[in-house]
Amino acid sequence: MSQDIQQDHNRFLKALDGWRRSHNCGRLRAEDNGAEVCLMGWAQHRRDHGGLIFVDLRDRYGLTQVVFSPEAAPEAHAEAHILRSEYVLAVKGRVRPRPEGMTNPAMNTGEIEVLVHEWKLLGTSKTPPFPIEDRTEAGENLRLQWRYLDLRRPRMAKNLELRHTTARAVRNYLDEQGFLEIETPFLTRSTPEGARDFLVPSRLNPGDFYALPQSPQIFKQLLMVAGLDRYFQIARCFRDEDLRADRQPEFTQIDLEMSFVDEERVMELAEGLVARIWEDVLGIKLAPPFARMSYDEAMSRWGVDKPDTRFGMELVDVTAAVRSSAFNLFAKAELVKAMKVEGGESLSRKDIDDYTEFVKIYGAQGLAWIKIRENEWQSPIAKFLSEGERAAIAQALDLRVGDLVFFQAGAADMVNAALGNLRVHLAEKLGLIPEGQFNFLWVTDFPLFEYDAEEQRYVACHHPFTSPRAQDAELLRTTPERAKARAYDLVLNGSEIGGGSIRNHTAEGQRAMFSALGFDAEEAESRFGFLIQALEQGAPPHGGIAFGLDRLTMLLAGAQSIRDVIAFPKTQKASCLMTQAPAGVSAKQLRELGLRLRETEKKA
RNA sequence: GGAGCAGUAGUUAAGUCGGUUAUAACGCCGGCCUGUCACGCCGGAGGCCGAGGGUUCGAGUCCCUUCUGCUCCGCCA
Repeated sequence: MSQDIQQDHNRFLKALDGWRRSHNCGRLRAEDNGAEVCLMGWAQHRRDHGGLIFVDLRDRYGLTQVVFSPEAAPEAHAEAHILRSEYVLAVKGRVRPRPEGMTNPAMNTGEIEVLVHEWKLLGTSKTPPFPIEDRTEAGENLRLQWRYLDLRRPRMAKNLELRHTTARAVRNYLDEQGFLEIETPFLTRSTPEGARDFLVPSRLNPGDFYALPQSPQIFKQLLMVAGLDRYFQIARCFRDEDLRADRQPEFTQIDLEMSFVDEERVMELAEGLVARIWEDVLGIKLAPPFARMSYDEAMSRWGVDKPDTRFGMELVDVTAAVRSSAFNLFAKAELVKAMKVEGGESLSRKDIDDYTEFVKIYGAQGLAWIKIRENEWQSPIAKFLSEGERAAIAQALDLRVGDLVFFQAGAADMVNAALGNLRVHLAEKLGLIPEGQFNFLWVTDFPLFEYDAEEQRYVACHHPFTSPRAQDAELLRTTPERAKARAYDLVLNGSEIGGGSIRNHTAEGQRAMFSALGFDAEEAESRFGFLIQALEQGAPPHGGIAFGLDRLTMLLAGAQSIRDVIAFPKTQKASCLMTQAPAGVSAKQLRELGLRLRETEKKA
């Protein structure tokens, strides 16, 4: 629509002048018949019959049909011809039942309509860049550019409401459990371990930088030393790493910490919290305790540390069965694993080629397969397998005619990643994942360290404040790779939704950890001296857990992307299409901060 | 840092082997219409085919570069 029409229609704008909403647009029912009401909202659809004009009035609660009739209110009717999509209006009128056979069962308010006797135009609108409806999905770049219009769509508004309900359940539950909600700083110091920090230059201290917190980890531990006992925070966290469908540079954690507890107490509390969320948000009663599995078992059976246990297709280690095979690729491999697809014989050559491409993402060279036919094993590799090897494989996988087996051989990390991810990919393709099921799983006994080949040292799997199991404390000095952590992740349907640990609460334990990470005493002192000091001042045993609120909400809402449960998310390049952030700053601002850009990077 | 997919009217998409004036639906504008509800009917406007370069008699279509969005690998204690 042209600008001219909107400007012309602006002549009709009126002030509220004391008008007050009596109901929202999702509320009126047949029993409200005869009520005098005042509704306000946006014009969703206008159906102008020349005589009667119907308008679906929308707010975040729903739609109500309002009727302008030339007989009932000639003046109101005459002016209603100007109404356009997304105009904002207030109507006063009487609720009446719709005529026989004219009810709309698809609408909550479909049994009634509001016969308007007076109305006001509160706001005009240009024609929206995309329709404000659930059933039409605009491109994501448009939605992000016009985010406030996208959020007008019922599905998006619903997601934000669900997020609110989740946060409310968290606050209520933790309050009842004696937790204090305490804020920790956004402007803090950069810590070398972990993700890349977002840095904030300090004007008052030229050359120095704050870092935005990757998590409130150290502060919440200091709160335990302070004796605050039970802390929680719905905390914004920042990590300057690349984005994914479930990863944003700023995200929200439900972060909590408890004193005088071991793993069991933290997990029990977390189960209660999750159960409360599911009850308040979905009305579903969960039955804790949740299943548990060690990290080693998860990797062995599922190839990933966050298994989706809603379906089978477990991985089977057949390394021993093919150890002396004529097939060199198998015989020489560090690890050979197999995965059976029941009835997979029907997969086409094209399907298998696609899956081969899929596993290459994880560094696989190819994907070996065997179709179990009535009288033969159809496969490019069958000729390499002896009778004994076939028998061993058939038994390990309980093979039947009609099955298909995929194999992956090579370095253990690659084999697990390739088959573990192929398993999920296949299950999605083949429709093997049951709907409406919530499989919670604790994964425990993580390794404390993993070796970083690039840095040539051990790095913490969880974070450097995690405590080793008591029986593994000695291993930190001798064989750190064998030490297990007192850490636990909560996995839901193959997504990690939370993770935590029991921390090192003695300075000695924490020093041993830093030493295993390759920091010398001086380095540990300069980077984490304040924490070590605190641990020397009467620190209680403590531990905690943090849940990703965004990911949790995404799963509760059944959303495909974390962006659908965040009001104003960033794109994959971490920019905001609405505000155009990030953007250049003025020379004056840079001068004040004592910063200078390279010529090629200047924008302003 | 790397791989893949996508970008055509306001929107969503089609566009064959490189060939006339680039289609459709919805939306928008005008007209008609008193029971519609994704109202209906008639008419109309609307295009830098993401951008730049190249090949060609001729490019939405082929090639190169680049930008943007999405998915993934690396990364994310």
